[in-house]
Parts: sequence; C-alpha cells; structure tokens
Amino acid sequence: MTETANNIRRLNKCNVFEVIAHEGPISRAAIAKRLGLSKQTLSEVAKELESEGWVQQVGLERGNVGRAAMNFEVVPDAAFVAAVDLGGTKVKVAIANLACQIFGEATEKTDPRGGGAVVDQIARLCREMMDQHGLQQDRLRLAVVGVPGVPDHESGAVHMAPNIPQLDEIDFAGELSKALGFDVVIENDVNLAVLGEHWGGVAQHVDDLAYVALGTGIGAGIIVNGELVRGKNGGAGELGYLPFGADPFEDASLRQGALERVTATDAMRDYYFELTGEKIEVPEIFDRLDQDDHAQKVLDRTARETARAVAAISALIDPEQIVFGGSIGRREELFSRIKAQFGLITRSPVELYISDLGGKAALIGAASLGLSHVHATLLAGGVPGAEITLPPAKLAKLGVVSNG
Amino acid sequence: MTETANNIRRLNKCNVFEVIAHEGPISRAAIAKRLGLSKQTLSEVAKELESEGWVQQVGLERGNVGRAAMNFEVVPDAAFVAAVDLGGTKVKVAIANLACQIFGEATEKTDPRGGGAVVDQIARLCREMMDQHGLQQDRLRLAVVGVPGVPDHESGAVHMAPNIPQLDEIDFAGELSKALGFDVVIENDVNLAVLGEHWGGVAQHVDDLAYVALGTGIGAGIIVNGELVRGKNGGAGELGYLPFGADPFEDASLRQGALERVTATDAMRDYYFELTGEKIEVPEIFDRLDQDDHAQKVLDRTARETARAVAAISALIDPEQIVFGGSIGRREELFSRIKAQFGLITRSPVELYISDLGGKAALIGAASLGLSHVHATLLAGGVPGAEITLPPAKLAKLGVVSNG
DNA sequence: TATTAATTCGTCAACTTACCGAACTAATAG
DNA sequence: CTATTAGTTCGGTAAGTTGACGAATTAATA
Repeated sequence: MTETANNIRRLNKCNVFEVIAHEGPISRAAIAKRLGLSKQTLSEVAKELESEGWVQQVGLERGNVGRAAMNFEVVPDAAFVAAVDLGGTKVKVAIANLACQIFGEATEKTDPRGGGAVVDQIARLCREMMDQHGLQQDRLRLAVVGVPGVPDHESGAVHMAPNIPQLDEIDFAGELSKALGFDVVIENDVNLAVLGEHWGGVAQHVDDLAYVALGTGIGAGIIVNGELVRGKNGGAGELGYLPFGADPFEDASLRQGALERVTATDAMRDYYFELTGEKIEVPEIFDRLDQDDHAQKVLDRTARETARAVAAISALIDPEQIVFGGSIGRREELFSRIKAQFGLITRSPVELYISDLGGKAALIGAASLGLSHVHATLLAGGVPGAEITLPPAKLAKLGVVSNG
Repeated sequence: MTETANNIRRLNKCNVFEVIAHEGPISRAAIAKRLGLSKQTLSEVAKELESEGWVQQVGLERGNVGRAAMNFEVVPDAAFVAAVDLGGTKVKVAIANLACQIFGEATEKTDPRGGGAVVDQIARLCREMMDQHGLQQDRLRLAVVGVPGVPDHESGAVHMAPNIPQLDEIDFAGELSKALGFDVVIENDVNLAVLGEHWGGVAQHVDDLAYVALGTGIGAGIIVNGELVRGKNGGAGELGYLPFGADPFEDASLRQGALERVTATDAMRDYYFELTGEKIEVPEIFDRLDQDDHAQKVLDRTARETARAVAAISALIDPEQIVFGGSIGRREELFSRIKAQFGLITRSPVELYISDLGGKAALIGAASLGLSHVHATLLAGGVPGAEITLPPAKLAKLGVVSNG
C-alpha cells in the first residue's frame, strides 16, 4: 500500500491513544463514538495498543444500565522522559511519565567545572531520580535539557552561555546522549518556560503568547499560531538587544544589548550604586522599597524599560497574553509597576500575568517537549497528521498548584 | 469508513494534483514513481482528476526509448481568483488562473465615496478583467482583497483604514461577496505583501521573514515557521507603535504610535519643514538629496529609526530575511542608509533586501492566498493533511522579472 | 532494410489492509 | 424478565499493491 494508506491504522492508533490520554479511563464504545469509528475497528485498535504496552484495562464501569464497560487508560510507566533545567548556579531534574505526571525534582549546584563534568552530573541525576522512585531505567527514553543560551542543533553545543564553562566547546547534546544511552534534546530555557506556561500554566489554550524572563538577563520565549518561535539562528526573543533603554548606537550596546544594559540585575545594582554609592544585591533593593526612594527609582526605571519591551512584543506579534517570570520578573512589586507603565504607552488589549509555575516553568516545559517527542517518535513514527496533543499536565507532585 | 479512511482517495488526488502542478507536464508513470503509488492507482486518480476538469492530457513525450508517455498538466482555466489591492488612492485588480499565471493588472483611482461605492467598483473591475481576457465569468471562484487596515473576520468590516470612508461601518467582505456571487477573503495589505515576496519574490524558500512597508505609515508583514503571523487581534506587525522614535510616554504616541510619528511620509515632510520652513512632498526631498543637507538629514533620521525597527524585529523573531517595500521603503537612497545604520546597532546576520515585486507584492500575495484557498476548498475539501503547496508563480505577464 | 531486443507506458486480475454495518452474545439495572 | 448498553463475529466495500501482459517506441543487428 502507499504511504498514506499504510498509515491509516497508525493514525487511528494515535487518535485513539490521544482520546484515552485526554479522557481516560474510557470505554471502547465511548472512544468509538467520540472518533466516529466503528466499535469493531476500535476493538482491534485497542487490542493493538494494549499488546504494545501503551494502554491497559482498568476496572469495569458500573452504575448505568446495560453491560458494564471495560475502561482503558494510558500505562503511566510505559515511557519516561527526563526534564532538566540547567542553570548557571543550579541543575534541576524531574521525571515525567507517559500519563503526564511529573515527579519530585532534584536540585543540585551546577558543577562549576562545566562541560563534561556537567554532562556526567546530569546523567547521574537522571539515573538517581529513576532509582529513587523505583522505576526501570530502560523505560527512560529521552531527556530534554533547558540551557541558558542558544543551542546549536548541528554541533550539539550551546552558545552564549557564559555562566557555564565550555558548553560551547563540546558536543553537549551528543555527549549527554552517549552517557545516558538515549536521545537528548537541548532547548533554550526561556523557550521551554513558555512551553511550560502553555502546557500547565496560566496560558493554557492560548496560542499566541510571550513569556518574558527577567533576571540576570532579559529574554522572551514566544509562541505564535501555537508554535514555538525559534528564529533562523535560535535567536528569537533576545529582548536584551531591543534598541532602546541604553543608546543602541553606543558600542557597548553591540556587546551587551541596549535594553539589557538598563534592565537586568547587574544594571539594577549598578544604578542603585550610582544613586547612593552603596553596593547591594537586587533582593535587598526590593526589601528597601518601603523606606528608600532610590530603590523605588531603580524599580521604576526597570519597569519603564520592561514596559517598552512588552510594547514592542505587542506591536510586533500582538499576542493574547504576556507572562512574566524569572527571579525579578515574577515579583509583584515590579509587575504592578510594569503594568502601570505599559498602560501609559499602549492601547493593546494584551493580558499581562505573573507566571503560575514560578521557577519550574522551564522544567515543566521540558517535560512537555519531551512527552511530545516521545509521542511523535514512538507512537506516530513520523506519520504526517498524526500529532498527539498533550493532555493537561498533572503537577500536584511537583508542588505546583494545578489549574487544569 | 472513518473520516480518515474515506479521505485517502481525496488525499491522493491532492498529492497527484500537486505533483502535476509543480512538475507537469508529467506522465502517470513518473508521478507514480514520485509519490510511491502504484501505476494502477495513478491511472485511476488521473482519470478522476481529468473527468473533474482539473488536469488535461497534453501531447506524447517521445525521445526516450520505450513507449511514449501521455503527459498531464493542470487545466489553466479550471478556476480563477481575483487579486485585489485596495489602497487609499488606487485599486488594482489582477486575475490568476489555476496554473499560477497572473494576468495584466487594472488600476483605477479608488472611488472617494468609499464603502458601497468601492464594493461596486471592485466587483465591476473583476468582471471587466475576466471579459477583457475572454474568460468565463463563472470560473472566477474567489476574490482576495488586500486592505490598508485591520480586517475583522467576524463582521467583515475593515478597521483602522482612515483613507477609505466607511470601510469599518459596512460588512465589506459580505457586500462584495454578494455583489460578485462568490467568496471574498480580506487581508491586510502588508500581510499579503509578505506572502507575495514569499511566493514569487526575493524570499522564496525562506520560512522566517518580515516585509517592512514604509510609506504613509510603517508596518510589517511577518512569516514565522512558514506561516503568516496575524496576532490575536490582527495587529501583528504594527511597527508604528514600537516604543521609540518619538517619546512613547507622550500622549500623542498613544494615538499615532511613537515610531510612526518620526518615520512615515507625514513625519518626513514635517521634519523638512521644521528644518527649512519649506513645505515639499517626499519625492521632492529625495530629488534634492544631492544638493540639500536638510534633505539628507530627513532621510538620515528616517533611516536611523527604521534601522531600530529592523533591530527590534531581529531581536524578537530572528528572521532570515527582511524585505523592504512601500513607496519610500524600496528607494535605494533610503535602503542603503538603513542598512548602514542597522550595521551599527546589531550583529544579527539577517539579510536585508529591497522588494523584488515593487508595488505589486500585495497583489501577488493576494493571488497566492487565493490560489491556496481554491486548492483547499475545491480540491482538498478540508481533509487534514491535504495541503497543496503552490508551485512557483508565473509573473511574466505582470511585467515583473520572475526569478523562479 | 527488416528483424529482434530492450525499455517504458499503461491496463488487468488477484490479493491485502482497514474500515463499516448488522447481527449476535454478554452483562447489568430495575 | 426486559430494556439497555458493551463488545464480538461476520460478511461487504473502498482503496491500494504486486505481478503479468500487451502496446509503443528506440536501438542494435543480421
């Protein structure tokens, strides 16, 4: 048979799996009605999915008149993915199963030697997490690593990640893949964060949004038409290089980016020093807000310039929502100021929110990307049109309030 | 049969049509090899496509050893779409046939009464064009109208189009559809321009790009991941509202947009007046460049601020190309200045070009959108996965150099 | 020049996959 | 016991495949 014809069964298998994942436990008859397939076909498909280990029968559903239905659900342990958030100071690892449950998260200081040492560290953490939860190592099929830089999918290196040594000198993805024995996907951490908010955060069911991360730097993850925007060179969302804030025509703006020079933590610290002659860290600036006009001034400038960045995003891609995250971005004191400033410069009806998922957005995004990947490779096998949309995330075990 | 199974033949018909459109004239055997279908199936599919009038046989292909092949090609006259570019001063209409040939273009002054008068004008022009070329009216299946504003697909009105009266008070799309007797699609003209460049211009095979139109206003059409970015409210690409140029915190920037206040034609005229006390039009400013330092200064400011807009696009979506169009945007004198200024504020490797298609970009984009629509509705009939990619545009008859 | 071989095009016939609908068996509430 | 719902069995249909074969055409050869 032709490709197309050959793939009908596979496509239907994907569709059936998708319904079970979203609406399960669910009976054959109900799935059949839902998909417009015959009960007969559904029995065959369900049998195949069961014998391949993707779904399993669960207890009879009684209570209605008529024969009790045998329900199906996804086998949670059929496959696992490791979600990794690699930061300059900390590495976080969580495990997600096929039923979209995400388990407890391990956090360690990032190995300061960088490069191969970090590869080993991540590989060890992944194995430890599986062991800790008594799970079969060989069911772990994929790791998704969020990195604070621009992943190069050709070479497997990570560029522009100054806080972790040697990440751009080795085939990071390749080495990790070798150490773990399965595929590894690397992706920018802010891109993962927007995927996280889209999957399990405040932006569920929103197909045009941006996630603005404000911390040691300023960057955005962008979803347009429901799809992540990476850009030609993976440089999409580099808000730091927006041409305002500092003078973009100065040479220093070529290196650090005009906006980043006046918004991120370094700039806030420097500005406070400039105003007062005192060197304090950013959390301290927040603490002093009540008594200290200078602290207010620092926050106001950051808020004003960030509001301009938000206006720029809004003018260019007109998203439905913009979500704020990052160590400073999710602080209410700053958020309310950004919102106020933004109101002064635009009539855009875009909704602004603080991230639901806090520091776990990237980790959850990594899980979502990983699960989609597993679906695509193991179930769909590259059949066009056989995408499986992820069911809502189950985050309870991660200590995040789920609003699914 | 299930939806999927029912649609196999339709899907194969689309695939076969697509191959014929791209590679025709082509024989059954060659198509079969190309698609991995059996010759048998192909004979059936070709017969159906032929009897429905989509493709036709053309002379035997001799020269190789073996039996001569009967080739198939798309029936050019099987369907037509009208491409309309509705501007504040001019309306342009062109006709495209199913073979992607675009015929001579009619231009008229836009009826100054706006509203219903413009609807009638467009309907008349469409009919005249068909008659002029001796084509059957009832083969005209769709009109795509590029409008200088934000189309509201709910109400059929066009908002933010101050140059054409009453466009936001009537169901423009609906009225035109009634006058013509077939479907009408309305789309922002700059969005169509970027589609045009993507299909038949400088940006062929580029899936991340922006088209910057600089004229009476400044705006962009954006394609990301090969898809047009419209934004939640159709407001994507509103460069005029980028928060720099003029002070975005001034009240006037809420109305006109901070950037538009210093870049578009009005701003250039005003600035020249401010410098010299003389009121002249923009083309005149260009004419005086050689002798007049003030004219240079006006252009320099426009170039500098436009370069910042380009930097903003680049920072946010990291496109492969940015194409310049519009009455001023495509002038070499300005373009070279923008390029120079852009080089000062970024290291982005984005390629900058002047539009290939000149003032016809939107018209050609309208044709591409229309032909895609016709494919989707008449051939694919909404079958998922049955998209037909457009073959290269044949623009020779439009007086545009084709580089397909 | 006539014949034969090689090659390619398109069709026919038999078989396979995957779906459907109808009839049938099984289980369960009332 | 009966109405109702769940799931299976059994033919039937749509669409695609493979392999054999006739038709057409070029190339080589007697």
